[in-house]
Amino acid sequence: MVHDTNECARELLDVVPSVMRFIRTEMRRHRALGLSVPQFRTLVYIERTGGTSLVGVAEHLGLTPPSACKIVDGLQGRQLITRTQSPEDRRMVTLQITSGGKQALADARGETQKSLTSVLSALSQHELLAVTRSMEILRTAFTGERVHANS
Amino acid sequence: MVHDTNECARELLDVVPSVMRFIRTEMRRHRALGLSVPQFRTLVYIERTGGTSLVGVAEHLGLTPPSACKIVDGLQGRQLITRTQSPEDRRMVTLQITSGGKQALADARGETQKSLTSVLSALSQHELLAVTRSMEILRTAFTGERVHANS
DNA sequence: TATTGTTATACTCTATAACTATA
DNA sequence: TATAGTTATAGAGTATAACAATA
Repeated sequence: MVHDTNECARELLDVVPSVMRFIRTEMRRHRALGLSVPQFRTLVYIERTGGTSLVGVAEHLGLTPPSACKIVDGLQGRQLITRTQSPEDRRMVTLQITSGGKQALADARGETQKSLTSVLSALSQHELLAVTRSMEILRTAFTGERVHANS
Repeated sequence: MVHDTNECARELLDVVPSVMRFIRTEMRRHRALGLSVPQFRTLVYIERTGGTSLVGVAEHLGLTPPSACKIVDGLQGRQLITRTQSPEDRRMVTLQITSGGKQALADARGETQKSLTSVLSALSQHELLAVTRSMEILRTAFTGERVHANS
């Protein structure tokens, strides 16, 4: 039914920016070792791959290479990642997370998740499962990725 | 169960930014009469209230007054809203949408919704309903607002 | 020639601080 | 004194265009 697809799109357009704003605000609030949302996502990806390139980051995050370059600049400046020339193809850089980066990631993840968890505690068990399941549906639809089995 | 709340928070933190990036990219892509996401949300709010103040905008969007002021500057510069001094309290401004603003809103809404709809068309009827319902749950949880009966 | 990455430039969003005008 | 709004300033995120180095 076309109607339901449109309604769902309208809801996404209305609600997703609100949740996003909450996430940004929370991340900004705990910014002692704080990460912005793009920095956070970039770091997550670099950690997960264990050694990606700049183009890899750009493609994964849906950014242009210059944008990815600037975010990587910031992370490297704070020594959260290393950026080395690849031995095989000297045009490429290899990006890897440092122990400091892992720590910052754990902190940001923990603090922001705690704030989200507190909001979500108002939901019933049933609602919680519905939202969790919907996130999995949206992940598949918008990124083509399946859930990775970690944590 | 605490576990489910945490898992849900982790999913939100992972998936919401992806969907948000899609929305931003789409809005940017159709930017003939295009609006950024904050401009879009501001315009939606001004339309819905039919005459709000700058502080009203700031509070609704979770922005500081200077941030709201700049976004309003941009909308006014493109003649999508009017900004008049309130007769009752001359410190206040009254923000109202223009016919051009309504048009821009309809265009942005239509184009971006079309792109979202196209992605959502891959979902089953059941999944679609689950996502729609979850958006309503999240709207209530993150904004305290109930669905308004329009459109 | 094509690809990887970078630099230059510009615009939007966002904040804090300091200010004006009005109440 | 308190509130509504603005201006000044600064930093992050994003883009396009142009470039260098390597393949």
